[in-house]
Amino acid sequence: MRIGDLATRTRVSVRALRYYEEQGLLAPTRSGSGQRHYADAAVNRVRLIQQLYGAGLSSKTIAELMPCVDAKVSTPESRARLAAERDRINAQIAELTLARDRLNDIIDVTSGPNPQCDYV
Amino acid sequence: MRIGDLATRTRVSVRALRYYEEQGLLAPTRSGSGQRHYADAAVNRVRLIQQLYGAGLSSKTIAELMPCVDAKVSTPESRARLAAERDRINAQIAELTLARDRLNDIIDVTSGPNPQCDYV
DNA sequence: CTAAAACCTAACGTTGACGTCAGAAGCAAG
DNA sequence: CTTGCTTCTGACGTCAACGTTAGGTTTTAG
Repeated sequence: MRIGDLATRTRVSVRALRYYEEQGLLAPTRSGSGQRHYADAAVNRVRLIQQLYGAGLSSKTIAELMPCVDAKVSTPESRARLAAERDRINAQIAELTLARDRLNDIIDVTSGPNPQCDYV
Repeated sequence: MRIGDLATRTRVSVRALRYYEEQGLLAPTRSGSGQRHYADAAVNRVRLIQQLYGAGLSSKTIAELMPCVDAKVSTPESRARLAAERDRINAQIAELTLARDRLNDIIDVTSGPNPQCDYV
C-alpha cells in the first residue's frame, strides 16, 4: 500500500510516517519512481511505534528496540534496556496516580460544603 | 527565603522558579533591591506545581487552577476543568499500562527459549 | 573594605515530533 | 491529453519548559 493508505489506516499523518522512516523505525520498499510501498504488517508496526511514543520512549530508543522485535531475539543489553523502560513507565504510572489523587483532593476541597451558604 | 534556598529545598532550578513566576504560578514578594522573597509555603506550592507538570498539565492550565487551590473554592467551570484533567490522567495511565504490558510481551518473546540452542 | 557568591533582567539556544509550505513529478480518470 | 489527486524531497516553523550566556547589582564572608 502507499503512504496515504497507511496514514488513513493508522490515523497517523503522512509526515509522521516519513519521519518514522527518517528515524529508522520503518523501512518501506520503493517503486521505480521512488514512491514508498508498505506491506500490510506496517499497520501493526506503526501502531506499536505510536504506543511506544505514547509511553514516552524516544525515536532513538524505539529504533534500538525494533531489531529485537523483528528478530524476536534480545541481547542482554537490549533486555536491560527494555526492562529499564518498563521500570520508567511503572514509575510514571505511580507519579500520575499520585497527581490524579492530588487533583481529586483539590476537587474535594474546592467543592467544599457549599461556600455560598456559609454564614447565612 | 531567597530563590536559591527555595531551589535547593525543592530541587528545582532557579531558572525554573523564575519561569513559574513568569507564568503566574508563583508570586514572591520583592525586597527593596528587587530580590525575590518566598514564604515557607512556597516549598509545597512548588512541589504541587512540579507534580502537575509531571502529570502533563501545561503552565496555562496550572495557572487557571491555582486560584482555586488558594481560595479553596472552585467555580463550576474550574471544577469541570479539574475533572477533565483527572480523566485525561486516567486515560494516560491506561495507555501507559498497555504499553508496559506490551513491553513485557516483547521481553518475553525476545528472551525466548534460549535461541542459541535452537536446532542444536 | 573587598572579593566571592548569589541575585537581577534580557534575550537567545535547545530538544523532539512532527506541521507546513514550495516546487516538481507520478498516476488514475474522463 | 489534461485535470486533479497523491507523492516526492528539502527545508523552515512550532511549542513548551526550561538551559545558558551576558552584563550588571546586591549580599555575605573574612
